[in-house]
Amino acid sequence: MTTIYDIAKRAGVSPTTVSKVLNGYPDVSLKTRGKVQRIMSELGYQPSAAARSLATNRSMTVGVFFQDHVNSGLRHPFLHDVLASFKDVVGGKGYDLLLFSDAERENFPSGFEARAKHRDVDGLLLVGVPRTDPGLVALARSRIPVVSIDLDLIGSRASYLMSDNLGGTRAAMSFLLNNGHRKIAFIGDRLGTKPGHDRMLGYQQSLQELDLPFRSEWMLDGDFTEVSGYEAMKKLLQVSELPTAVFCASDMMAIGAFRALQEVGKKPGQDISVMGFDDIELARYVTPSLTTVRQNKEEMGRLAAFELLELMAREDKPPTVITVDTEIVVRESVCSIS
Amino acid sequence: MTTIYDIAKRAGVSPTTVSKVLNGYPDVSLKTRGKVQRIMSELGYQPSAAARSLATNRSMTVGVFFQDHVNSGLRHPFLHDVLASFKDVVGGKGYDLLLFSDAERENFPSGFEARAKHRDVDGLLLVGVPRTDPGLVALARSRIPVVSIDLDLIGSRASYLMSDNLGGTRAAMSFLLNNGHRKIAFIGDRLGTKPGHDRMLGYQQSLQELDLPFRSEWMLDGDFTEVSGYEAMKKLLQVSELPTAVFCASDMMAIGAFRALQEVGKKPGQDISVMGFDDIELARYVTPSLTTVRQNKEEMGRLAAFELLELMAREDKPPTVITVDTEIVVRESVCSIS
DNA sequence: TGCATTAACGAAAGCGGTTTTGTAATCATC
DNA sequence: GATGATTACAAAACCGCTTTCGTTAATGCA
Repeated sequence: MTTIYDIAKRAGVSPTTVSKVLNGYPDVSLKTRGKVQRIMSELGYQPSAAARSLATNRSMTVGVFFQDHVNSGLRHPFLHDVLASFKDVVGGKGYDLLLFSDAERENFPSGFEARAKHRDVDGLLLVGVPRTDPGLVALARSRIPVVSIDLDLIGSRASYLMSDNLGGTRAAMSFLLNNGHRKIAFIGDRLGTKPGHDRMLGYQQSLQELDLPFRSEWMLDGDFTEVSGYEAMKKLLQVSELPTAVFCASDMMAIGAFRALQEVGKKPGQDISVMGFDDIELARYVTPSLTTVRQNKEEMGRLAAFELLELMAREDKPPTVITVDTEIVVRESVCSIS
Repeated sequence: MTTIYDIAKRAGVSPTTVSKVLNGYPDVSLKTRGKVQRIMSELGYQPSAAARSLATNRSMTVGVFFQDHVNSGLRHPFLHDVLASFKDVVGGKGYDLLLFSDAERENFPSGFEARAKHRDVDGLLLVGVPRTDPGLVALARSRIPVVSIDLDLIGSRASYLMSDNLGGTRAAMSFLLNNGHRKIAFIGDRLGTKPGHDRMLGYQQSLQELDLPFRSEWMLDGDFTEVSGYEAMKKLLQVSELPTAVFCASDMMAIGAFRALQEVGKKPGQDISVMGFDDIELARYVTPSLTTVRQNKEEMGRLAAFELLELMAREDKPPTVITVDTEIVVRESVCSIS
């Protein structure tokens, strides 16, 4: 490895000076600076990030805890997209991402805070992390800048971001009503996620405000996956009076509901309307294509990145909760009824 | 930050000893070891990865260059899955992943090798990297262990891994023949990727060996995306004699082909059979569901991980090319004809 | 009892940078 | 031309951990 000392010797200056050109300090003459830079590129010099971290206590990396696998329904296709746009923004500022593995090894640091400190990350992004994780409280108290997505973690330097689940759901309910639907069932979330909770709230509020009938058999729940949507719909089909539309808290559950309907010879989008939430890639491709509430994934990633950059930049940046607008995407799975 | 010195002072031993218990050296008495460990956990001590990297020249991270966006057709849904299973395996060995951002900033190291050295990664995974990247040659020559996926990069310590594209394609062709298809068109890859090339090879070889008719108008190409498949199929529909089946080098192109067919009132899977490659999640959900050649994503990730772990462990591990078996998934988009 | 081993621990020199402080030389100012 | 301010550079301590090489004390053996 070629070090700062090698450069210094070749250039006939001190390591200090080399370091200074590396960091753009002003007190280096133009001539010296040029010479040093030339030698650096001649030797293909690369500063060691580890050494720099050690000295500065900054690593230019942001750590990411990304729980996939779990609940592959909501998570999988969706969160990767927000991560991608997040990466683009922070990457533009020179940060690389450290993707923490979720394999817990004995004798290895465990818990968000410990692992973040271990790796000296400058900030943290939490994505797909369950609300129940015991490490969250410690993290909220810590001085580590963190932004979480779809998880209502607020702390001394912890902001969070999620779609306007309440508003999106209410818009969806109005949309259904405008299409003549008054008997609307709901397939929600038994996992206790914050987005799931808000969507349920939106459903209930809408029922009240729009003066729609409430029936407890019309409230089912699942875990965001296709099969849970399938099963919920199965159960729904048993009740004495059927709704004309069902609103699902995730697209995957809506797709599962499709299947349950088709199995009993009913056509989704004609016999019973189905609406989803998320607008995953699949939504356009299923038959009938899925009318749904779109979460703006790219925007979420971008905003999360900006927020985290600010938290990292200013010690006193107050934590925020950020809400991202949703949008109704009209396709074929909701029909108008008289 | 609490350091090894703080622990040492509290325990009444030298920093050396603390370091030794940290690393499991044998020359520490049971009593001392226990005491030190207790104090560590009392103080919530976390060793600094940066300091350790600096001292040992190992970082316990593997770097990942992941080009998404580009060619979102093949890439997107597919490669994330292999990355996930890769992460699980290396994570189990204590490695975290460093996801390099592809935003090139001026004044920042560029090129695979430079960035890898900058971050002191112990190994590298290349995924979705175009064959034409100028940094590849340097990387192949370097001493950095690297495994690439779907990219035929071989070097002093560089192995690569890809599906059995040739075999998979040939199996697909036989499958089509067994279903009575002799007039088979091909939508391939104009990008020059290695998998694309092998699939085309498989097509041509099969034509010869199975004694099937070759027509140059039956060879189209695209870039793995849906729209390119759509356009290729459009073009194909113009030719004087239509094939009875078309084999596409990616599922997304097959889905694009569906659309082109439907636009002219033809039913994919009935009027013209369509077969894809990859078995992305979508394949099961489109109508008709897509008969395709499955790439075993989880297996690819796992094998890539094992290979990289070996390359990192042994200086003299010879580079290998690994081939992962494919499998035909029969669904509805191919029909039997007389 | 004397000697060679072995077990347990510590001193100190790195690893490759950054940063504070200092100093010599140049410059502007009156 | 003496004084103070600037400019350009360097010495050296430090960041937190590893590792080599000693050293001392305890142990084994004859």
